[in-house]
Amino acid sequence: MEEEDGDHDFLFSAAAQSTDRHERVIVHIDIDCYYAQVEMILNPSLRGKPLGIKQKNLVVTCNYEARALGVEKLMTIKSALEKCPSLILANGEDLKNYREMSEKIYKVLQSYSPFVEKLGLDENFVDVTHKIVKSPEVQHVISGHTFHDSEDICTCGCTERLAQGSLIAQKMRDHLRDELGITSCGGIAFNKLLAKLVGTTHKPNQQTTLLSTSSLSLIKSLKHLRNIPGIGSAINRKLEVLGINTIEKLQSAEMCKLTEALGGKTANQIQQLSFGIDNSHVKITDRPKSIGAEDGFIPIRSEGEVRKKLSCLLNRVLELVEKDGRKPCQLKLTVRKLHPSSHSVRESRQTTIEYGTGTGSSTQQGPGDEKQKMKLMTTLMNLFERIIDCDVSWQVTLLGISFSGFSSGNSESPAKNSINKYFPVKKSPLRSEEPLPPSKRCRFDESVLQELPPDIRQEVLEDMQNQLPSPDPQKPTDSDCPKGVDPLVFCELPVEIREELLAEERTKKQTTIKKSNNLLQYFRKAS
DNA sequence: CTGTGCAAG
DNA sequence: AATTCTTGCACAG
Repeated sequence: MEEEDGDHDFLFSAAAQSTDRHERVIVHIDIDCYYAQVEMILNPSLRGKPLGIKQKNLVVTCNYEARALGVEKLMTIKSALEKCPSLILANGEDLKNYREMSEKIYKVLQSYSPFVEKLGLDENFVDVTHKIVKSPEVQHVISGHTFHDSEDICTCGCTERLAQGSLIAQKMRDHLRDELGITSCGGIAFNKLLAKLVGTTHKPNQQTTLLSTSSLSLIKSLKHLRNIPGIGSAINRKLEVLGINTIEKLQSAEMCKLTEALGGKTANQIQQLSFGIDNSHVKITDRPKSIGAEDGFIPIRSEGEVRKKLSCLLNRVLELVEKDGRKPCQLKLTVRKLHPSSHSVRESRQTTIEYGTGTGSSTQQGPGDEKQKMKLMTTLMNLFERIIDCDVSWQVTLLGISFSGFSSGNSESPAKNSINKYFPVKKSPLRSEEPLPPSKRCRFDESVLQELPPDIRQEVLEDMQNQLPSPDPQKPTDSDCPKGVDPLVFCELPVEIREELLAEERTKKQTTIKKSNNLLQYFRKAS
């Protein structure tokens, strides 16, 4: 009988033991003042001078010379120039150059590990766990700064692994500097959350490694809940209503209260984050799932103006889609209308399209393109009229177009329902008939990965990530395992599924309201 | 499947 | 808080 206050202990010990191991090594690379660096590379005469990047009437980012003079991100042009009359402005509305450099950065990082996840144009997570060697003779030196303010050192081996990770991160950043002329910050830790956070403790052009025993103190050093990646303005506001405005309060908040305000999934996740726990894996960045463009402007009120704006946007997007090469089958229009009551609201409408029926080679820019464009324009105007009732007066301050539903190049998509992957139907992960050279026997050949179709590749790599370090083969006891689930079955499951089951078990204990489509039902013993 | 909301840079 | 422009994911109907 561990009802009563045993629940409380269970929650915390489960968090501390079951989910908080340090077996991975994650590197986070964050390019310093990204747009500004790209502009300075393109135009070296800007170096050493205060530089701001503008979009519309905002300075979206600026270099460190400008920051020294008081310029801040997302300042209006007006106040930035008041602060700093010598500020030079470069227009950053065309993202082309930033996208190109971002691709180069991604490729450099990919040469260190196949597990690279892009976050925006200027950040990447890299899982380098598989690069760690287990020799007792390797140097145990950390490159760059170390974050730790604890007496003790974890004995699980993570300290040595992270030290190696710091050397790899150093090589990556040197490589980016030498090859591309780009400076960056690095964060090294045993999960994504902590790697990202620790990297910001020394800026710019430096790197920091978090020793696992200091993860709680890193998290507690944050001044606001907002500083936790995953907690944005909306969640922050809802938490404030509950009187939760510090890390400690979020840690000790009652799960049912959080669930009520945020929904089960996010509630669970952000409380985990408040302990520095983040089990999400580095998700390999594939081709984009949508490609779009939008433009904001002073209010317009006529269909003619809308037409002109849309036509311009469509040209931009079609160029991007063409470069991508895939054919989209969904088209979405987004409109921001200025509501009489002084504030603005976004609305969108979507429809399926038949794209490139001509199947003409993508290099052909013939008249088929014009015809295609006209067709798209009329569907766009139809979508527009589904949002705007042209009988009453209206004002529109933004229009956006987005294509999606790309035919993913290859065979596709019967029930990719995640769970079914783990039931008896066992796909062969790799062709096992081809003999590997002895040197590569236990390591995987990364060149093979490039040949695989993207979705299969993702699956193979994820499996490898999950299986990588074979940890203590503890026999799970009933207490480690949700009620009604066979412990032997439970311990065979991939970590992420085990975590999810445990998380469900925890919320279930507290809330008792639970949807029927949860994971536990699949693993319960028939009784 | 469609549309909204929230997160990220 | 939301401002820019863009993408991805979770949720609800």
